[in-house]
Amino acid sequence: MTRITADVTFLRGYNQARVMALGRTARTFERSTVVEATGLTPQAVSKVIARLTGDGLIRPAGLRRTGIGKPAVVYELVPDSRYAIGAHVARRTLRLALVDLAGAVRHSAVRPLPGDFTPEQLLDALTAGIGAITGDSDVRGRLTGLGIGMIGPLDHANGLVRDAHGLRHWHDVPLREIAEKHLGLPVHLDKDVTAGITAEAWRHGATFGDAALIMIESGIGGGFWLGGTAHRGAHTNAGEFGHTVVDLNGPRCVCGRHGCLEIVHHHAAEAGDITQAARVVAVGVVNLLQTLDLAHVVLAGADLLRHPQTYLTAVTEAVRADARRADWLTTTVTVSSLGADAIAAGAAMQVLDRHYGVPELAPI
Amino acid sequence: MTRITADVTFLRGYNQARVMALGRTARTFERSTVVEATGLTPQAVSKVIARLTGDGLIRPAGLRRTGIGKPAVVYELVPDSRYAIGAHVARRTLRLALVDLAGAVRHSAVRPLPGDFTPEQLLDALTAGIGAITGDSDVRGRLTGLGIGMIGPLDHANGLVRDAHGLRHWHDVPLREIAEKHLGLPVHLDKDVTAGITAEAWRHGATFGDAALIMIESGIGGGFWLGGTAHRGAHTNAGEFGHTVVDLNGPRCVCGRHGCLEIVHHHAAEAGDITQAARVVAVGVVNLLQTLDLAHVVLAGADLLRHPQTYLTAVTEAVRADARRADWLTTTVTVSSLGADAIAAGAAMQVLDRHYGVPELAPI
DNA sequence: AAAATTTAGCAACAGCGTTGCGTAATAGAG
DNA sequence: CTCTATTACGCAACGCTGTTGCTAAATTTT
Repeated sequence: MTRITADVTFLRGYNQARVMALGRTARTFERSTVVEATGLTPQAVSKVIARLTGDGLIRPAGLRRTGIGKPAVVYELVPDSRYAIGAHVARRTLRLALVDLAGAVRHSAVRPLPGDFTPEQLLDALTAGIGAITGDSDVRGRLTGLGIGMIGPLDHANGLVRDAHGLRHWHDVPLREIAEKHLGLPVHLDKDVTAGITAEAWRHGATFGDAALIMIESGIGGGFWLGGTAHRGAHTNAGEFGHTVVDLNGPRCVCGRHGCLEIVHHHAAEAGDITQAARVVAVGVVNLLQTLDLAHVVLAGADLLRHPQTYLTAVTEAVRADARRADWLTTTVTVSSLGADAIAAGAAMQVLDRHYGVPELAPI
Repeated sequence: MTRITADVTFLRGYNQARVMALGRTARTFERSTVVEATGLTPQAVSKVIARLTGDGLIRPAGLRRTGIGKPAVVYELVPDSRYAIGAHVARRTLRLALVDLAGAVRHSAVRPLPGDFTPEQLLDALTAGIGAITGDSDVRGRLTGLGIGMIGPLDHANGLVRDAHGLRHWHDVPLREIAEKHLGLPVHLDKDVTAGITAEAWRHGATFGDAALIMIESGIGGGFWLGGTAHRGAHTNAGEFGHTVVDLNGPRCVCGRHGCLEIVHHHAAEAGDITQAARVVAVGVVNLLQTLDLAHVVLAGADLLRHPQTYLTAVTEAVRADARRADWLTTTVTVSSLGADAIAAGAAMQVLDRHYGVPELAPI
């Protein structure tokens, strides 16, 4: 937990982050754009821009002539100035993504993981994968770190894997620490779903409101973006959305309760009725909307990507019909724009966000 | 929305808020306490304390002799230095609470509201109630404003009541604006459940993690405290927790869906089976824990207060048994310490929090 | 009475955004 | 071509924040 005290360095980081977010989402911007977006004075924006230009994070990209008067300097992010690597650790595969400062996935690759793999086997796969994906030695020097998106439960704050579901060798493994030692890179560990929603939020910038990413794979999870930041929960284990009961008299779930969203969905999918499975997910999504009032719902995950349109239709329809919401209560429903790379890319963006996003402040 | 730019005034407000939070929760504190809690230098804390003392918000309250060395000055909040009034607008009653800067409820009173009351009738009741509760003219000059906690849907950001459930005369009523004009006080409008959870968080200060307040009255709602602030959602309408489906094949709810928590609970309660009703709520609470990973669950509401122990037992038991959580995943379950005043008191605290809490920053 | 220890504050400083004002660059009018 | 209006931009001084270096005050111990 990088807690900083509230001194002037916070102001610097905060305002720089706002400009960076603008550059990420708008591709080009000028001083006046930033002034309007931030409420800072033009002079203050000049200083921020000078600092970022000095660091090589942004650069001038021409002039804009509006008519009368001196032309404005147009700036743009320098995508190649910084990189991060994201890793999506699933039960049988390791997916890696090389993401640049602009949030673009420059390379991605999947490699198999041994059945019931050990921490050591994962580290070896990471080393090999990172070596392959950063063939260009120029990238190496600009790497800000590695983000790992993984199934839980895990302790994000301390970089500890508590009890990864269905993996025997993963109990209280200090993955962040051993990976940092093994790879020589700063490592950021988070739940897969939280990484996924970060990717969506990062690409949308300030216009992105409260949102959830619903991940449909062997299990069903939910990642949340609330109040301008990822919601991880009191013990950084939010997201077990699949284990919410939607059918009090339903079948028994592995978690011990009856009628969990996940088991009900699984039964429908097993029976081949994808439409019904999608409807079950849709019920869960509307439950979330009622509870949390979200602006965006993003669908992702391997099982979803097999029938994206079926799920999209079912959820969209349910949101429209069941939520009985007025026209001012709008919620967009989309399939993750990053496809199978969503988790890995989001994990990488979390690393970049640690450096170039809003600095963390201690709570109250 | 009081958005401030990130300049040095933010730092001042932020660090002052941290000291105020400390004074609220610890009752007495000294410079060294603040230094430890905030990470600021002793000299910076001296300046903050000097400012707050100058404003009359805190005052010296003796010395503490530890042994050798100069004794430390002990400070305390001045509870009487500021007040706020909170109003809980329910379907048939208006409950008012006078809350001091320390978060204590100094007076509270209930008065009936006419059936299907109009905005004008509410304003009249507010005027009369505020007059009665602030009999001491000394309080008047120290009033920071009025907070209104009310059923939704409503637009917190713009102070608009959209469509209060079951109230005919409440469609797109700009309540904040007309109340400010009518009462001559700053007014803060929020959903009842959000006000309620604010009360709990305010009294606990920085040690309070992510939490939910479950309000069981004619309907069932949920207020959320996530990441150190109230979660209101994209359209400030989070909290319709009662309208989450827990029984896919359950009875039809007024909202149009089947098997909502609220209707299932209602049926059980109607049948006189409070234990079963409490169990239904418990299922919903565990759903929330799975999804959001909360540190605290607070139970409140008129119907709950008729059988507090039954509900508390059922929810505590379900949290312990059903969530299948490791020992590091602890969640406390309590009944709101403010009883029937919870919503009104929380609405008042929201007003105080606007002045003496953490200043709002624009998102990213 | 002298020394040790802890607390508190004064003064100078660095760094943030702000304010005041001067300078550069362009289009259009005369 | 020249002048003017207009727009963009930066230098310099400033106010305010927390920080640093050092001094003074108050108490207990020796």
